[in-house]
Amino acid sequence: MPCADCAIRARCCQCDLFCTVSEPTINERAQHLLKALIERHIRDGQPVGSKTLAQNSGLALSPATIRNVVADLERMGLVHAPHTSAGRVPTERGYRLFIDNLVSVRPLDESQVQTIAGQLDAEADTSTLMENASAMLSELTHMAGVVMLPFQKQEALRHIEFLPLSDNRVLAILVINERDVQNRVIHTSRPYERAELERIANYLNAQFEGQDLSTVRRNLLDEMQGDREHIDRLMHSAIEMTQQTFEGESGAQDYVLAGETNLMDYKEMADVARLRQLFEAFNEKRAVLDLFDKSLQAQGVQIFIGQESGYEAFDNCSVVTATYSSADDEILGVLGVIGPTRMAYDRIIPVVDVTAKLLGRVLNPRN
Amino acid sequence: MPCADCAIRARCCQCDLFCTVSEPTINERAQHLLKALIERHIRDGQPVGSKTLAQNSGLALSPATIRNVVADLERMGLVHAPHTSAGRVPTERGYRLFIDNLVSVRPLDESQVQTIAGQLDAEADTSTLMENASAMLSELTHMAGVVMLPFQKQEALRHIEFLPLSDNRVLAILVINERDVQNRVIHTSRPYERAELERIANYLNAQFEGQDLSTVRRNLLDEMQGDREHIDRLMHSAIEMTQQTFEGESGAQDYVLAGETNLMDYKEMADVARLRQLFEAFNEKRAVLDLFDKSLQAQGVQIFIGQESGYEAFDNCSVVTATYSSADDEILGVLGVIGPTRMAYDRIIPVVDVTAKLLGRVLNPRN
DNA sequence: CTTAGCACTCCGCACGCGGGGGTGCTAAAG
DNA sequence: CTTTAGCACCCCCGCGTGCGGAGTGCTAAG
Repeated sequence: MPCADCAIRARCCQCDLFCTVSEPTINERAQHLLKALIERHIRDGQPVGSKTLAQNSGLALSPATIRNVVADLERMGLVHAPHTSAGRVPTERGYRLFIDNLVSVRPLDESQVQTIAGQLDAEADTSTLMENASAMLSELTHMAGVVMLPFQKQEALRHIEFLPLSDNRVLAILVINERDVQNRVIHTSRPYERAELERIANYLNAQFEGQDLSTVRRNLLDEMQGDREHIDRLMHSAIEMTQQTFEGESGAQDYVLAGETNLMDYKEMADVARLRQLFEAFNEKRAVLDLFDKSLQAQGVQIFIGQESGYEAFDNCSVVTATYSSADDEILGVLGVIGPTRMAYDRIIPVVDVTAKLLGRVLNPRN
Repeated sequence: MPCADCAIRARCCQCDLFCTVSEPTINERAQHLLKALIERHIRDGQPVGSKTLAQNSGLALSPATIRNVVADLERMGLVHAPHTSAGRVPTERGYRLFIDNLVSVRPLDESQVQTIAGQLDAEADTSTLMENASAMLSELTHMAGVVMLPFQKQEALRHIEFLPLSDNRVLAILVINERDVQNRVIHTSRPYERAELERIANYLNAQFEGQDLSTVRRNLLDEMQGDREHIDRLMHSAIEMTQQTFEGESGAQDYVLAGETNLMDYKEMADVARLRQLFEAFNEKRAVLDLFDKSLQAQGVQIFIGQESGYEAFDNCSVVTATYSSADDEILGVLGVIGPTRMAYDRIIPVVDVTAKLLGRVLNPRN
């Protein structure tokens, strides 16, 4: 149930009312107690007992009453007792309910926002900007910060250039979107002279400058398919070049990770085998990329709790993401943090949210 | 005492004799026992007692005798008892002596060498080659593999090109050494037209192609200093470009790390706080770069044991490095592995050594 | 429906104990 | 003088035991 104001998929700070939609069987009191329990557990990390809850919840109830209610919550799978006669700990379902309906997000005050904004230097080039944002996220949250590089929905060819190397190899340099430069070595069927390569490049530049990369590719292929016999040597070479240059292109997404080592500080991450799994996932990148890709589907803040991510490496972890967008609301990319499921969501959510918004703003004048 | 044959700073496989130079007070028998003790400890990781040693050393001695000898070794600081009445564990000094004089390096057999060679694809570009080598090192040793990027002693300018961007920014593209392409955005004092930039590039290319980068820079500065008033607009612009382009260049060394997570498998690394320190050192890069830089001073295999590295993060770790060189014995760079001090040096040393040699060979035809 | 009371359960910790591996010393043998 | 057997001793480690604390579920009364 996203808040209409801020698009955060959680109870928002302004409309501090209990939402009673998602689990019809849970009454207000039970929700309040669940909220108190989870908040308490997030604070000190220990199972929460009925007595603590009685003192802490603000409701004037005896421990015995609370025990009854909490027993109900356990039956619903929202909390769980590590052993008989211990307090209760939230389950993933509990956290889910908490985040969707209960959490009171604490907005950052203006000075904090200014601090974040100050760190995001509009003058810096894109990649350092990403690194700064990532480092900042990890700094502010004491967890791991991730910024996915903005994927260029349309990559406009700005300029192309070929340089001959030795042994039938040609260096292709592509300038894309005024900003990114890519280069790769391509292997050709025969040696090319510099002059010839220049002619090819001139042709391509004249023909395709400003066009979308995929369009360029398609057009070239079309021409080749179209009237095969009319292809002159130049065109043939151009096609050979372009094809090879664009090969294996498209969707080489990547992200910037910072502060992974912060995660080693949490006692719920003390298991070295788990840690290894997690860090290997960071290296392989697949899991993170997949999750962040999913987050691209919807605008705003999204949260994956524990096994919801579908990756074993992220058990006991939560991933909080937010998309960042251009001024005209086109999604440019995603950023977020990864940390133990037991994290201070009320603080983390706005940090991620605000950072995303500010990054979008800084990035905006560019594309 | 490097072996004359293979330049490995350790006892070599061919000349399997005990070296008696470095610590004059240690007789052959004691050295043999120290060797047996360390080998045993490397195998099973536990303190080695006199009885085990008696059965295992090959010498026909009673435990009591061995106790006397080992007590001497302890007095010399070569071994250490974790507590009274436990077996002995090698100290760093012990490992040092072991590596310098005692270890019998087991050469890789031909098929293993072939396997390594097969992984190093001469066709691949430099950076993937580095990554492959690093991954292979970590694979073969189950530790962390590091390859320091070959630093170009002389970077020959192959081609330079400028492209105008918006807002007084110019994209400079440098092709260096037939292979590496660098690009950076530079901020200029005024907007430039494409034609103008082309003229500047043409001038620079004509003037300086094939020359060393630092030479280019120096020459340009000289010209500017020389007859300041004769500088035409073109030259001035060229200088502005070059200066900015080369700024912050030089010595931005970096390395490729792989398999760090392997280190989490060792029980001597079980302390999470230590792990964190280590991984932070990997992120900051300073420590590794410094050590590898030191290794550049001498050809061949070098080993830093525990605190010898001078970095707290590497306590309980050893770093085994080897330089790789071109055919004319010019050192191109360093690679190596990082793992717990208790590692199987007899296997690790040749793996690092051979990988370095093969990498040098593959890299050679390039520069 | 709420609450007090009660019996019960389980964890965590301290304590004690025994066994095993290993040492250092001493004295005897080579 | 070196080597070796014997012996007393030491310390870690694992295990069982007992106890206090925290918290629960149930029951019966308000």
